[in-house]
Amino acid sequence: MGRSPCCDKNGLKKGPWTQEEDDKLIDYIKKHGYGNWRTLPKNAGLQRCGKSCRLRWTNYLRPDIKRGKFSFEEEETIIQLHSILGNKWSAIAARLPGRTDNEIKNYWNTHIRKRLLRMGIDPVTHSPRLDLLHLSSVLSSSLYNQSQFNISRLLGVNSLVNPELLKLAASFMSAQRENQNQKFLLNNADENQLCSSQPLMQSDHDLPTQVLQLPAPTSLNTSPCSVNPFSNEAQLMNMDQFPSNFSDLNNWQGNAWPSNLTEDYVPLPLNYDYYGSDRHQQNVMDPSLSESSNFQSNNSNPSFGFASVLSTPSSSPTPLNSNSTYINGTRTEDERDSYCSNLLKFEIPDILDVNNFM
DNA sequence: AATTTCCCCAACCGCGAAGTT
DNA sequence: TAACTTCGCGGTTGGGGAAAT
Repeated sequence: MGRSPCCDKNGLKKGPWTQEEDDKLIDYIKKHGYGNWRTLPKNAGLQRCGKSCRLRWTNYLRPDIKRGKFSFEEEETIIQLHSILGNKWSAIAARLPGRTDNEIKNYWNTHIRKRLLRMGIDPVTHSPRLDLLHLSSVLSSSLYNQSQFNISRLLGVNSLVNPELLKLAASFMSAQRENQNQKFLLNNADENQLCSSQPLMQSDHDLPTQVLQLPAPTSLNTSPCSVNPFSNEAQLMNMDQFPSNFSDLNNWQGNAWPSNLTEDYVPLPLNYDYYGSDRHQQNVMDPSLSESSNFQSNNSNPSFGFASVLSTPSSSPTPLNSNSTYINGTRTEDERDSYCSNLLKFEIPDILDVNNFM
């Protein structure tokens, strides 16, 4: 219904908080607690609206806030949760002790989102980007019959293809033909090469085989949950009914799935993540390689999965994924990047400058 | 050294949900 | 039940510092 005028009132200060204001707010809340944000600033002697006070407290002054860089484990958790919850920052924050929704949101937008884009992953759906996928399928089919390949025809045939992508496709095809010619000359390659199971292309500029093997996107599958273990947020929220301590997660997995899971529910492999380890050599984006992908899969390192994602009681000081193999969660951005790239075989070849599409 | 550009993040804004009268 | 208030969330902005030129 109607909105309160709140911050619109004249005479209320806006902008960065001073130390004095912080002190006033902290002192007041220490003595009286927080509750009625509407009246709090007046009682605390602050020329701020309640909204501003609440934000300052919850995002900055709260004593249990953990400042500093996000650990690798935290980042992993954020990605996992985001794949399930989407932009429900508060829900994500609730499972990351000491982190605020604002902080997570900022970190997502400034770091994780960019990284996923660089990797050709749609940060919204957590799937390979449709436009790039489509491009790859176009290129793939064209490679089988290059004589039929006609960029201009594509323009008329498929409006889904971004014209800029077609430019990329053209440049890619040009390079590809050159590459194929070189191979032909060098190897006198047999004509079935393109259909072999061996990697189709070898140069640094080649599309990975896995990309070409990916099925064409099925008619605009826009469901953000297409790769998610839960078909909607409610299913995840249902999990809140379960004890926050998932120490017996296996039993829970085996015996107590939420009853409202749909029949076509497709569980996400436990080893589905964006960083991987030795157990992640499989291409998570390639359905053909996911035969063993189920919740009881050959997960040699069960330390991460929904247990680590979902069993983070806010009171627990235990770091997430505490028995992970990486050291103290400290990795540089570059290391994280390369780690991601190694895992996710869906990569955009260098020759395709995808920056324009980000 | 000065200027410009880029990037990060604290804070603001608008909206909807929940609660109250 | 309607009107109103309060709270919380998610998207966006802009100031300031860092990096690049």
